[in-house]
Order: sequence, then structure tokens, then C-alpha cells
Amino acid sequence: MSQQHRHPGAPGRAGAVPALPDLPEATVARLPEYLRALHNLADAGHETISSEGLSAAAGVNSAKLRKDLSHLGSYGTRGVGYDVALLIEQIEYVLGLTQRRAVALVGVGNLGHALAGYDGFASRGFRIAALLDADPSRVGEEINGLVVRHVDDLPTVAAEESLAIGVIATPAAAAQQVADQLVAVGVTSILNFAPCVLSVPEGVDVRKVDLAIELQILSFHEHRKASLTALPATGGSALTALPGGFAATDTQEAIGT
Amino acid sequence: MSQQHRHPGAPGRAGAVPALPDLPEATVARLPEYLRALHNLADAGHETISSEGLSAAAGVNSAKLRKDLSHLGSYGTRGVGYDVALLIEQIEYVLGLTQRRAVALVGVGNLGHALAGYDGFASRGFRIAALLDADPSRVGEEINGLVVRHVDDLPTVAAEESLAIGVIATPAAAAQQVADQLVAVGVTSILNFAPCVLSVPEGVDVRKVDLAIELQILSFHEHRKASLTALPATGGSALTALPGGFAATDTQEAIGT
DNA sequence: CGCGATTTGTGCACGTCTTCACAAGCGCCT
DNA sequence: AGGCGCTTGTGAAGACGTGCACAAATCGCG
Repeated sequence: MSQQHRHPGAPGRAGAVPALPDLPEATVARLPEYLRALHNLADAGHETISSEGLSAAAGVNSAKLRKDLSHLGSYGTRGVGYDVALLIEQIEYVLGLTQRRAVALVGVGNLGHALAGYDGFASRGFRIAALLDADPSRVGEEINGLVVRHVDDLPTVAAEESLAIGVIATPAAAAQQVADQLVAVGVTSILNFAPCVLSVPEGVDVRKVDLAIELQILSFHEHRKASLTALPATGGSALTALPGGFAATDTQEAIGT
Repeated sequence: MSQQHRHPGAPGRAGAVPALPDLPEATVARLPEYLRALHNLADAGHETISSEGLSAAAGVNSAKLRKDLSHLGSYGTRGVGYDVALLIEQIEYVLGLTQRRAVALVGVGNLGHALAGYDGFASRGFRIAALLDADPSRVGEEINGLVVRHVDDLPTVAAEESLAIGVIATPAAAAQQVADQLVAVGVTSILNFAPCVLSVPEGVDVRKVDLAIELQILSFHEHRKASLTALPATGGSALTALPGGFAATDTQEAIGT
């Protein structure tokens, strides 16, 4: 009840930033999910949506959703629900999506190629502003209407565009150097697909996506499930009999659509 | 001191599963990172490594690392550190990587194509056993030595191979149906790249990777950083003066390599 | 105008994760 | 053998995230 909750017709952008509430990190990570669900609902013609309905569409608990949204301020009407359009506007504002951010993609190999062609970026507030690679044989290639430039042109690219986000899709061995180059031209957020740890100065955010790690996590759960179902069969010699517990580790379950 | 800590030369696999400790989910998510760091260290010739050294290589806090490893049992020698080879063996066992798991990849479009060619899977314990797609014009295409089959062949594929993990790289509209098909043939772990919520029966694990969401999270932090640095300049009219807080939201920082 | 149905926003309790700080253990050197 | 330095493993405390359950607020209807 301390945050401002006027309904900004168009959340003022030029100067005078309306003091972003500092959201819990877990909430920030879920806002994009809500946003996607809201867009779907809007396309389906809904004008308002209850926390119950939205939480189902986003695959989360409704109490969690309400608490998350309450951090943004008090949008939503008791007895009615949330105004879909208004909520979209608010979340997009908080996420900084009211401006289409320019992204530089470094590494146009196997994965980078796919990312360059991924239309999910464009459709959700981002614009791939440049494709870069260190391999001279790849420079000049045209992908999706963009010409691959040499990674050493980064300063030039940064001068042309206001780059804030860099995506690293190079082999692990090259990733740190690329990160340094990105930071040097003023990039302060990096999405790293290379399987390695990046060292960056304070104030630079790094998020990592490692496809193999996701599989390994799943593999663990497979292994655990297998060991549980194997027990009743031939009961190992001296086991302390794990309590036949239930999983409850699911990220999603029982979402009626 | 309750878990068994014999040093299994080759952790017994056939039958008699040695009772997996049920690890905290947060720990499970980090084990693959440790594993990768350990492989790097092994390649570099290290035989033992201290928690300090390993945590630096993996980009985490050393206390956290020790607590994580302590959940596996008591490997490691006080005053010395951890035996690199032994620790690799242990983590791989716990993660269920001692058997090379077969993965079915559904959706050979833009992203799926890249995933099919991604060698990080093969090098880290997985084997792409089948490529599937619903589009007849893609069926028959050969990618990386594998022929794309029709998704309706899933039962056949499942009969040939013991599939445990499915990867969905289809458009969002097709994802739920594919998930149902995967579940129907016995897949109990799904990695979903489609931007949508999947509904699966209990006992099936779903992990989601949404590239646009990652960017949106970064965008939020960009927005916040911008609003913070903008404040001192022209101080908005009626702001309650955010405490000039420090970020501390970094996933990684100051990792000397 | 008042009442009941509905839904938000939130205080509170609980569980999980993180971090500190230190005792216990190990090896090496004298 | 004994002591010293180093490192692990862990208890305890704090931070964080989750979920329940309910009061407060709003709408629609009689």
C-alpha cells in the first residue's frame, strides 16, 4: 500500500522513472510466464481474468500469483479480477519491454544459427541487432536478413545501436573473451549458452542456459524414480527402507485446460 | 555419517540400487556444474581439489559447495580436499549418468535442428536416439546421421529403445499433444522448449527452457539498473527515494580464473 | 439500500536454501 | 610422537520463498 497505484494510461518513460519496486527475484522470473498467459487470454477475447484463472493458465499456485502481482501494486478489482490489458501493460512496463531492446548475438554456429532464426525473440520485445562471429569464413553470411559481422566490429556495432543485452552462443573456450568484449562496449546483461562460468565485473548480469545440465537434472529424477520402483521388487540386503515417499518435485501438474 | 560411504570401485548398477539420498532440489541443480568443473580440473591434471578451488571453478560459494557434497556422503579428506576422480564418479552415479540415456527429440524445426546437432548432449552422457516431426515434408531428412521419423512412429521407436527422456522443440500449439504422446509411450521426463505450460500426469517430470523468458528477466534488470542510475540526475518530482541499494543479484561474480 | 457472492490483497506460519563460524580430522614436518 | 596448519563437515542462524486462510473490497440483485 505504499507503492503508487495510479493507472498510467501510458507509463511515462521519458525521464522521471516511476520508481521500480524491487521485486523478489523469484517473482521476476515468473512475470514473463504471466505475461505470456495474459497475451493468450487477450487473444482469446478475455477482458478480465481472476487470479484462479490466470494462475491455471500460467501453471502456478493462485496464492503465489496474487502475491507476485501485489508486489507490482494494486491492479485488479476485488470480486472481479484483473483487467487483462492493464495487467499486460504493467508487467511489460516493469520488465522494461516498453522499449524494444537490441540484442547482439555472438557465435553463429550450430546453436547461434537457430537463435538467429528464432522468432520468439522478435515477438516478445527483442530485436536482434547484430550477428557476430570470430570465424572469418562465417563473416558475410546472411541469416534471416542480417549479415554476420566479425566480432571485432563490436565497438562499431555498439556505436550504431544502443546495445544492452548480449547473447553468447560460442564454444566454451571463446566465451570468456567474448564476454569481456561485450562488457567493454557497455553491455550490462549477458545470456550465456556456453557451458562455462563467466567472470564479469560487478553490475553486469549473467544468466546461463545449459541444455546438457537440464538433461542431467532430469536424469537424476529418472535415476531416483527407478531406484524407488526397484525397491519393492527385490529389497536390497541392508537398506534402511526409504519411506515410500511421493515425488512432489514436479514443476507442473494437473493443469486443466 | 548415516549414508554408506564405501568407495565403490564401480558403483553397483545391476539390481540392488544403493539407496539414493534424496537431495535438495537446489543441490541437484548444481551437481552438473560441479561435474563440469571437475572434468575440466581432471583434464588439467589435478588429482585433488579443495572446496575453495572447486567452488571457484564452478562459480559458487565454497560453503554451499561443501554442504552440497556432504549430502552425497563423505568423500573428501580433511586437510587435503576431494579426490577429483572419485568425486566425478560419485556425482555421475547420483545423477544417473553411468548409463548413457536415450533421448527422443520431437520437432526438427529451427531450434530442433540445432539441438540435433548439438554435441554437448553426446559428450555429457546422452544419446539422441530418435528425431521425430509431425511435418511429412521433414520426415526422411537426415540430420547428423539420424533420419527424421514421423512422430506417430513413437510407439515403434519406444519399442526399439528404452526411452526415458523426451525433448520437445515444436511450436507451442503442438507441444501438449506431443507431450501426451511421449507420456503414452512411457517417457517420464520431458524437457520442453515450447513456450507453453504442459499438463502431465503425476510422476512425470517436466523442465522448461524458454529463451525469451531469460531475455525478459535480463530486460528487467536492465530496466532497474537504468532507473537507478537515472535517479541522481534529475530526481523525479515526488519519489520516496529508493535506498541507493546495491545489486547483489548477480549469478556470478569475481571468479578468478 | 442492503445483502450475499465473489475475488483480491496480505498476515502468519512453515519449509527450503544460504551463509557463517567452528570443531573434528588429516597429513606433514620436526 | 607431538604439534601445527590446512580443509572438511556441520550446527545454528538468518534470509528467502511458499501456501493457507481470512479480512477487506467490490459487484449485482432483489
